[in-house]
Amino acid sequence: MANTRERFISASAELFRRQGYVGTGVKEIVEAAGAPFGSLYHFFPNGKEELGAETIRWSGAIYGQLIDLFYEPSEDPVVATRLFFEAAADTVRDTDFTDACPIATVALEVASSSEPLRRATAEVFEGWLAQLRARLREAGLTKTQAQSLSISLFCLLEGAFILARATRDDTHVRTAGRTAAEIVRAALADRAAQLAARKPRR
Amino acid sequence: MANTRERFISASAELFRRQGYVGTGVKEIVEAAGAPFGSLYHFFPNGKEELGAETIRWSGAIYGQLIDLFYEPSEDPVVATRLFFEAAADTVRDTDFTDACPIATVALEVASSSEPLRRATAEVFEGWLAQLRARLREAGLTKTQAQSLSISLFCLLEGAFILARATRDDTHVRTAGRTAAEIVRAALADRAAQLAARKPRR
DNA sequence: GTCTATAATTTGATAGAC
DNA sequence: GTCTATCAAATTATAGAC
Repeated sequence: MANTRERFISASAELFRRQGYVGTGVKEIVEAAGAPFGSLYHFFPNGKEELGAETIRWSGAIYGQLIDLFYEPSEDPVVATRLFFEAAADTVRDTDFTDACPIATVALEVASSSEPLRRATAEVFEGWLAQLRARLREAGLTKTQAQSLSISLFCLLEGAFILARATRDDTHVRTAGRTAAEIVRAALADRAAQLAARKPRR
Repeated sequence: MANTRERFISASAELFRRQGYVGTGVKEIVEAAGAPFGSLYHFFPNGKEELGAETIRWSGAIYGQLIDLFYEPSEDPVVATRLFFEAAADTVRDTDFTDACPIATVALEVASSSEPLRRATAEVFEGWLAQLRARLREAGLTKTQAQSLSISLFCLLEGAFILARATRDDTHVRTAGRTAAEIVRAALADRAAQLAARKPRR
């Protein structure tokens, strides 16, 4: 059993993913964590906002591990992309459309209302993009390609999560996944063509 | 000056887009609408949730008009896509990253907590997709292509909105827009190749 | 239909005993 | 560090005069 502080964070993470930051009460978090009320303010003197910022970063790190798991260096990025989106679609479906992106809801909620929380979500997103970018570079893409492609993959996934949760239809994530895999394939093909043109076969 | 009922809806629409449904108080809406408190419950007997559902559908219709405006039948879908994303990026930038999708925040917030509101967001999203699909069909794409492409364009835009608001960087929307225009172009090219193969030049 | 006052509940946060 | 009681404010909603 994890310590109290960690239980606060993982409990909030689950609640935030499902119902957002604003929609989750402090009492609800305390109850889910199985902790006494006052102890929340012992571990997080600045209250809900401090807990929120830590939860965002923690959730971001967990999800980031997932990215590394699928996009491992030896894996073909096209295959990794296809598998990642399929796994995401399965999770969304199997959790009754509750478990999609752990921080997207919070990110939109706080974007114009809390600078510390907005910054936390921005850092998490930028971290994910950096991971993806690095892996795409390793697969041979140019800096420009990897930059653009990582952003597009992120957008396809996040957008698909919104659509899937709203419509309760996981196939949207699979559809976005096919497009995602296709644009990765196209980028690799473009790069290969570039290289072939510069170093023509003798 | 619009009537009171309409002012309630347009006031909530603006607030919901900025800070979501949960983050917007009834008092805040009443004040923004410049109406007496009790009149909200006169026009919307079921209170905040009823107002929320109507606001979602109203915002959806407004944004749907924007889709029709850019993707008009005579316009090349590649150009329309590029212009749509650029305009969205400009708006996001010019409004200090507050005005992106009018219902995405609400959609994520209510997806697992209010069936009436979730259904409203789903209907809006499906309406947008239907509009897009129809225009893509008119441009010559197959049913399958139009279905897949409309979803991917939606996802790219919604995902880009999340990223742009979180990082306060509108260039993400422009990057996603370039990818969006490219996948439209690729789909049209694929379709042209299909047709050429079936009806070879003599 | 307009408007004010207020009810009933929930919110985030604190005090202070142990 | 744990736990309970409680606060002040904000929340949605209602009552009822005009």
